Amino acid sequence: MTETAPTRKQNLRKNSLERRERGKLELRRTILEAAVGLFERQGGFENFSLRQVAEEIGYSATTIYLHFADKEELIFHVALEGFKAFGEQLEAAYAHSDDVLLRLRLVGRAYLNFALENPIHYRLMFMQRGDFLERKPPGGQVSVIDSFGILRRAVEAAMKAGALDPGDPQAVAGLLWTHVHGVAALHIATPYFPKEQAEGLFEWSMTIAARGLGARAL
Amino acid sequence: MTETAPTRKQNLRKNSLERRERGKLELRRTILEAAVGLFERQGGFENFSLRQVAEEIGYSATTIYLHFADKEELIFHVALEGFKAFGEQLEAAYAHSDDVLLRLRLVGRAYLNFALENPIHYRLMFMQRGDFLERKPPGGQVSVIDSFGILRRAVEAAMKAGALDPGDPQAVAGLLWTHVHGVAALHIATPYFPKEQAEGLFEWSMTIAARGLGARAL
DNA sequence: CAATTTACATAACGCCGTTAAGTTTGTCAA
DNA sequence: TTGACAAACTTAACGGCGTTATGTAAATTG
Repeated sequence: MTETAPTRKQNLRKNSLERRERGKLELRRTILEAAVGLFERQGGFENFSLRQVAEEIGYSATTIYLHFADKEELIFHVALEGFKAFGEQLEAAYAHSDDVLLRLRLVGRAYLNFALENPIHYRLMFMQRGDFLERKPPGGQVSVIDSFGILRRAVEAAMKAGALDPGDPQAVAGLLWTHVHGVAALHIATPYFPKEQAEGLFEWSMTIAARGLGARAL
Repeated sequence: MTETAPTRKQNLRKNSLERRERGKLELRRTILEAAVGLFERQGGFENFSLRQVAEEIGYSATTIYLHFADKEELIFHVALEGFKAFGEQLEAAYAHSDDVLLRLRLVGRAYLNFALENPIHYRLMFMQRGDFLERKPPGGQVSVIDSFGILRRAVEAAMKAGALDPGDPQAVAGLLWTHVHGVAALHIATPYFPKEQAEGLFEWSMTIAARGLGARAL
């Protein structure tokens, strides 16, 4: 087993493989972006077709199958990108303050903001395809459980600091989840809760929950 | 213009028309029920087809178009039946007690129960096709606004009786709606809130909201 | 340069919603 | 009773869909 510098041929082969891999990933990206574009243009994924995606990006429909097993998997990966961005925004909110109560409020705001700014993704992730929540993402990517974990940790920390009455952090996090989801989901699904009203209801809900959970102020 | 008893002929004609009208309504019923059956069997209306409905009831697919303008209208009428049952159950809960606070709680329970017992309808009505909420039902049927009105009236009465802090009943009703919808929607869309847990969270939410809204007890 | 693999496209299958064009069956005036 | 007419229904067809099998031209490899 001799340790020698790679020959020109070996380098060429390696770089060639890399280049082709890059091209492959690029097309995958292109497909995903075209799909998201279609989702947004038609306000949902119900009436979008692989053939439309293919037409838009200038490939035949069957080429998509070289990058995604089927339509379902393409949609799933759109949702996955949503979960990733969602988790990152919650994390950022969590890291933004050391005040345990303010942090909790910021995480809640980040949650609502994601829903307000990405209604198509939110709908897909939490209203239409909740089964995606439990579907194992490929290659150890983050799943939504981690996102819920952020909220739970924020609750836990607030309890430990005495800013919230002691209790089951998981349960309290669940309660808060239903509150903010209620506002977000009705905002997205119905015409009765436009942005400003949804934001107002969210603040109100947080205040009420804070009182009910023993917070001095939230 | 003489007033005479209807001739045999006239009676026959009238009854014949009635009979055929009855047959028409019966087939319409049959179609609707077959559609609901398919919804329930496949857990949603996303993958159901008119041709499946037709096959199930023993008619050709095109016959459905004699009773519904298109697939959309058939689905809409399934939702309409949901809205009707929903409104009736809220009304019944409202009428069940004279205690303004208990009544509020009962209306909330009725709302949650409808969602727990009719997840497919609830999903259709409040999670997927919120646009149906504003679509005028044919022939002066009830719309969901009336259902929201029940909740608002319950809040109003509780305020007038001094059982809740004074405020905008519409806004408070909206707040309560987001709370119960949050629980119901997450129960239906995700695997994380099974029945018992959803019910527990609902009670908890109500208690917290009551405290936050100035109720003595709820 | 020949063999092989990669990256695509074409054709086809069965299903879909929907419309157009029949066909049967019942009604009704004469 | 008959013949026109309308109602209730079916069959055929169109274009679009997801998906698979098959072909093909180009890139890669030995």
